[in-house]
Amino acid sequence: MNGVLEARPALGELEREVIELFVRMADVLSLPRSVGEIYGLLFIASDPLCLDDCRIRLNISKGSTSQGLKILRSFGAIRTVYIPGDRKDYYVAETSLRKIASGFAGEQIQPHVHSGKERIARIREILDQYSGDDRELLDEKIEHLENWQKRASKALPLILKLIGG
Amino acid sequence: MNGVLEARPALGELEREVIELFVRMADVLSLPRSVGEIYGLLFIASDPLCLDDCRIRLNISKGSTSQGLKILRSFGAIRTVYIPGDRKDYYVAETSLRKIASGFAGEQIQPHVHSGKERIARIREILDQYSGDDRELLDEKIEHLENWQKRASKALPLILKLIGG
DNA sequence: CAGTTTGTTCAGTACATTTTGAACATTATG
DNA sequence: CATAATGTTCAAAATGTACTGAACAAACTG
Repeated sequence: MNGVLEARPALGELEREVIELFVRMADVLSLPRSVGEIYGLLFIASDPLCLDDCRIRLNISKGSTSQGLKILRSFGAIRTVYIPGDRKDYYVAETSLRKIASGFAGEQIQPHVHSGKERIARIREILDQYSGDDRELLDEKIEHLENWQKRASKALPLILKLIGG
Repeated sequence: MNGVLEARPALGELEREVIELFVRMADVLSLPRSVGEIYGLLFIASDPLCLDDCRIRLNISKGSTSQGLKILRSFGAIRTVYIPGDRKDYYVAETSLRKIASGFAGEQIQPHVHSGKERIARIREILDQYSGDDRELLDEKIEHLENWQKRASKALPLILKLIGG
């Protein structure tokens, strides 16, 4: 424990607003609230913070903090920094939108796109060994799906270029 | 009630797969599962379906069905069709990706972008009446946020163009 | 106009996800 | 080696969201 009483001061108004901004973003991206809180705190922090810094200032549990940092690391939204003479891990927010977006896309979006692709292929197979009055109509519909799938696949990298600069 | 025993046959393999595809999509888009089910059913159906058709074939409640159809209408993912001599509402899936995507963007994304914009403006105000050692550093960070915000705002319409054709 | 059909709303419940906190593993320190 | 520091994991609890089903409203029907 830290000897000094207020080594980790409570959050100020500015910090609270910034954190809330990222909490909302996390919500949109279907990430846990705590992930948004932690990223927000690191984003606005002047110095690298360790797990306990985050936990205490955000008033969340050790487990959530550990999990949240893991998720943020998983798509490169934060970086660890080495602090000489300290064996804790310290973190800073990655601020390159390109890096974060492409990490997020690769980790959280691509898998969905991929499994969607597989499912459509499966649907195509089912349809191919089917015959009935509506066969032609169904063929058109599945073709339509395949078309959407292709457009989505092509759009994703372009979107990343667009956002990432 | 329908006099015929099997006027609404159970879902076939093809239908189930297509519905599951849209259930996964709904999940990615943070929409209720039932919304995905209903859209999937309408997408693959050969004819317009009414509320009870959906409810019975998907085995979900009247309330969910009503809510789901409302949501799908709200961003133009389905259209109502008039069937002479029947006072029920019938629905078909809208299949223009452009229409669906822009409806979804306007209804479910824009509000978030907008409130994010407001929050960043608020943060800017807070910062402007603040002075401290780290003022300059904070200024840079908030500028960074404003930059992200602008890029997201500009990207959204371009993405729609990109996807919609 | 009483009864039926159709669709909406909403309080309560069911369900899924996140958070907690304690137990555990690992590495450092004296 | 015993103790402390650091971080992870996971079962249980808390939380938030979607679903159900019944009550209701509105519009049609005979």
